[in-house]
Amino acid sequence: MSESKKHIVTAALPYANGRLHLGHIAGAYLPSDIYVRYKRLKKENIIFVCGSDEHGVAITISAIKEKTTPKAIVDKYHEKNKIAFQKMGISFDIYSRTSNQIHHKTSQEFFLELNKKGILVEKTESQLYCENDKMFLSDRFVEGTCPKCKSEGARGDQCENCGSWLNPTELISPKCKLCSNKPIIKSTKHFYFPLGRFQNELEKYVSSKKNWKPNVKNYCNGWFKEKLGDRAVTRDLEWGIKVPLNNADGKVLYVWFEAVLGYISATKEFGEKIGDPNLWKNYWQDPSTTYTAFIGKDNIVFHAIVFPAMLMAHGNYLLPQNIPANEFLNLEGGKFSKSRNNAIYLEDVVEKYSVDALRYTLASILPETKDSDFYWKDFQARTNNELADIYGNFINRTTTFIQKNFNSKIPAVGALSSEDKNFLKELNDLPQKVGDLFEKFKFRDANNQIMDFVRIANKYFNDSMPWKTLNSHPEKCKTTLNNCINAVQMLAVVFFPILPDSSKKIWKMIGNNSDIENINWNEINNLKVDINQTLVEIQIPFSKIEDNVIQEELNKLENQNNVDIQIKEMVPIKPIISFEDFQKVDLRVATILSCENIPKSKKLVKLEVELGNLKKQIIAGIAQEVEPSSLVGKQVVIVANLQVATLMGLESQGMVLTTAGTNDTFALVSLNKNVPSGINIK
RNA sequence: GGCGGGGUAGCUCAGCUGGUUAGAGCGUCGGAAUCAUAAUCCGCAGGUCGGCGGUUCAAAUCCGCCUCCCGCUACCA
Repeated sequence: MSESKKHIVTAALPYANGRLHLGHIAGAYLPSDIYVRYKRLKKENIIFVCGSDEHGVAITISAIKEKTTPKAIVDKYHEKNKIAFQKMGISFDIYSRTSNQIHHKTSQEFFLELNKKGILVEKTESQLYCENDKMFLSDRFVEGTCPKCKSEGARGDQCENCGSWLNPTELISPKCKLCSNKPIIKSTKHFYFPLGRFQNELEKYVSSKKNWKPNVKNYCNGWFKEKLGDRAVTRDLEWGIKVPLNNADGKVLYVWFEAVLGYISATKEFGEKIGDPNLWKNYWQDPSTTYTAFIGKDNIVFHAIVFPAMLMAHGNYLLPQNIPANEFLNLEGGKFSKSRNNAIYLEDVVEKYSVDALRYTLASILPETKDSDFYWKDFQARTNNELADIYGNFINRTTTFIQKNFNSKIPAVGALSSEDKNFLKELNDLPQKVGDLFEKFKFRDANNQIMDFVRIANKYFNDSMPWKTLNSHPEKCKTTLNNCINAVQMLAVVFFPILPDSSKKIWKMIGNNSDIENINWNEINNLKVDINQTLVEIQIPFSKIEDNVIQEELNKLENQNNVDIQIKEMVPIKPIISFEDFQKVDLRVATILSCENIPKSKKLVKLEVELGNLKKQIIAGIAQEVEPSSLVGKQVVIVANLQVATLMGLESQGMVLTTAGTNDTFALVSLNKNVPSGINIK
């Protein structure tokens, strides 16, 4: 063990403001777990690290919404997710959290080290600050009058009317978007990480990694083309890791900067737990260690560019050797979406189904090369027709045969026919083939490879016809069964990384006293089932899933999508306005005369409406919600005195009132009966 | 519109550093077998590899154009 290869394996830190769903598992966690379990069987020295990412604005916002504190949010989801991971069999050595003291300390030290080296750039900027909300207003949180074209409602970063790029402080009469108060100008100092300085080194680093997945390299090259710029390392926020400098009150480290360091702090914590506080150095700072970072594609920039640059800047750490990033898993043809409740949550599913069945299905559909889909029916088919029928049945027919005909005693091998030899060859080749695929992060292929062997095993059983040879050629029958039970044992081992629970059970069922975890993968070919062993309590390894159970899940998804319309959080009501203010808005009934899609625009349609004897052209962003031709003749409510705007080169002389929702929550504001067009609304 | 990823058998996908009759699993149909969770095994059927053009002795595979789908982004007055 001591001289074996050393690995540190990390899986992306899940953000602690929501529950984990199957998409997360298929992205980073199942692949990393399979890999780690395999490496452990290889008796390689490996630490598997993960934890909750618990800082950032999103958590603060969740806390405000749920009327609680960030700490409460983070505690809740950390606990939930930790348990869900455990139940799913994701075998982290440690599942830490970035709110831990050890992480704060690690991040602060890292920051100070970079600062000491003079790498961080300090910039003082005048920014808008809202005294009411007590926060600096970033670009999107402020609007005002455009200094160039004088149109109102220009955002802090860009004026939508004339398209010019703005600095928030340039706006005439700026307003806080949250409370409408006038912000003051306040200067604030921030630290920046000069990513650009490392671009050359990063490009070399990435291009030197010949075995990275092409999708990962593509992403990086895209970023390199754009030229890397400075990235703010600090923020003016309350919730987070304090900037460890004297005059830095109210400043915290930006999440992107500290979250990735969570891997290192978690390793430290692990070392302390097992009584070896310096253990982390032996991994993170020892060049003989291989560092592998499992992530989903949304995390590629941070792990392939930002984090390596930080580590380069610091100088004392390993860089990721490989970053096996998966694409996304979709659900029933659509996106996994927390906000739309179109999701299958780990904590639910782990209670209801066999974890191994879930792991098996996910392993067969891992989005390794492109997005893939989870379908409930597919889950059922894979569990029933593959896991249960092919694999489960092979185990069952072998073990029950031995139980009935050999009194549960493992029969001995006799003379081998050429069929036996061929079968044993396949059997002995299996671990090498599967291992190679695991090494290359091709978990889906590995899974298929094993299943293919189970088919070979079933065929061997069929062709050997032990139920006939039992009486006619007993020796041959024993040989067949001996080979089959050895195949069962081998399958339990090679399937262990993917199906840990059932492998353990099968291992014991064969009559082994040892633990399957203690098997050395490199020696499994020599590992034959002892003929003195006796089978223990045969049980069916995989049960099937009934149609009605799946139907229930499908119904639930449909209901979720409906319920969702009601439970969606309400947008806060805007500040009170005076009646006069309201009267400024001229609302009118208009009849739609024509409506057509605007070429080359996904969302815009061109409407011609009639207001009494007046006609107006309106450009509206509703193309994705309604069929344009279906609107002709309908009466709608419009804002008639809105400033004219130009969209896609077309003049829009008003605005059609609709709900702000999409899909099911989209609706036009209409009238309960026809009235003369042009009539005003009070 | 910009960027990225896709469009291969009914379904899910592999193949795509160009080279024998384009593969696998599931599903369908037919058959064999009956030890086994009515499980298994064999076989048939099923594809103009999104479209057009080009390079080549040879293209699903390389190049160009087009088209459709998905994600991010912009236009949502």
